[in-house]
Amino acid sequence: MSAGDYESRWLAPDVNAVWTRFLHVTHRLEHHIDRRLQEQHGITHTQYEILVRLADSDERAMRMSDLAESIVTAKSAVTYQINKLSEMGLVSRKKCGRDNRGIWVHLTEDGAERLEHAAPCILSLVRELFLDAINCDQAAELDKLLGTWSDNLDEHDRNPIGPPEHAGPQAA
Amino acid sequence: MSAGDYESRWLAPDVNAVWTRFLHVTHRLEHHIDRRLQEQHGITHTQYEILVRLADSDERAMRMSDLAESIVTAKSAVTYQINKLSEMGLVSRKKCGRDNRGIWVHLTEDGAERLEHAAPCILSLVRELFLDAINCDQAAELDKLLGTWSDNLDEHDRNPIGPPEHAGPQAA
DNA sequence: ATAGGATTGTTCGAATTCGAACCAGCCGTC
DNA sequence: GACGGCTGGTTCGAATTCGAACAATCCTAT
Repeated sequence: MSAGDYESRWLAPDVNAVWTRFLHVTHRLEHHIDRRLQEQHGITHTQYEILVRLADSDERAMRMSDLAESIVTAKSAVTYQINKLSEMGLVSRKKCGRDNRGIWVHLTEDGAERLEHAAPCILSLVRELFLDAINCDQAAELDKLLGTWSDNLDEHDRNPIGPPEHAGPQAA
Repeated sequence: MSAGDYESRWLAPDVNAVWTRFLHVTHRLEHHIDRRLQEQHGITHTQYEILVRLADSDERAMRMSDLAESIVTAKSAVTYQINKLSEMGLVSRKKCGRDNRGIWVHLTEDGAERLEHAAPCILSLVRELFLDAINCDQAAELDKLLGTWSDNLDEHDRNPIGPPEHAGPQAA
């Protein structure tokens, strides 16, 4: 099983392993964080992410759509979560004058407080699990990779059929 | 790592960015693949993963538990999915003599065929989105990173309170 | 001004996931 | 050989997600 002689439809085993491992690890990371967050702070990872994004924004506010894109989920899911967070009092909706259909979601004082409370816990987790493993060079490298992946995804989103160079093995 | 003057509770902004980006990209990847798989082959990414694991196993069969661990989801979710796949005829359950409570899930001929059909499409996607971005050295580097992350997770699973060195900033 | 088309956020039903409770079968010890 | 503890799978209800359909609003070109 050497590397070079694989049909283009298959992945060389070593490369395949990297991909599999990638999936495995990302899922585990996700679960681990989610679990800890729920047990210790009573919020989901998605909810936490929403609070973070809000806190990082100017005015501590964001539009629903931007939130959806930033979290990478369907708009309807954001509506659902904002309802939840709103009931919890961590977030509040306000109309924005400029665009009458748009809605600004604001981080409330309670929300900010809850975040302050939860962040150290989860950040230390991220550090221990994820960041302590990488030094400066690796971080830069990883960041570059992430950038490329992101660009690839952009490319694919613009041109759903796939890059023309490959002439697309799509099972039409 | 860098920027030494941050409170230990917070992450230096650049490092934070890497983490955020990581989440963003992994989610997008997941969605993209899932979507394509559903549109073009009528199966979920989880289902596809299950088929792959089965195909890669000896005898093309696996136990439910192993499957659950391999896919990183709750056992109940596996039961659900295997029911689905079973209805579709891509998979079949068989008792194993040795352990009377255990169940072997086999990949059927139809399942193998369906996989053969779907794999090239999704693999080319993985290649384009994920693998083309990295050369051999980077792949090795990434693999090492994945290994470390995996080990960290193992460590945490064994010792849920977190590594003793940090004395744990848990918000009790 | 206005029609056509895009964008914003919500609602709805279907699919999927999770965790806890549960039953059945295995295993070590007495 | 029976007992208590473990493990493997399933069932159940709750939570969350998605995509499609919808209503309101904005924007652009005429």
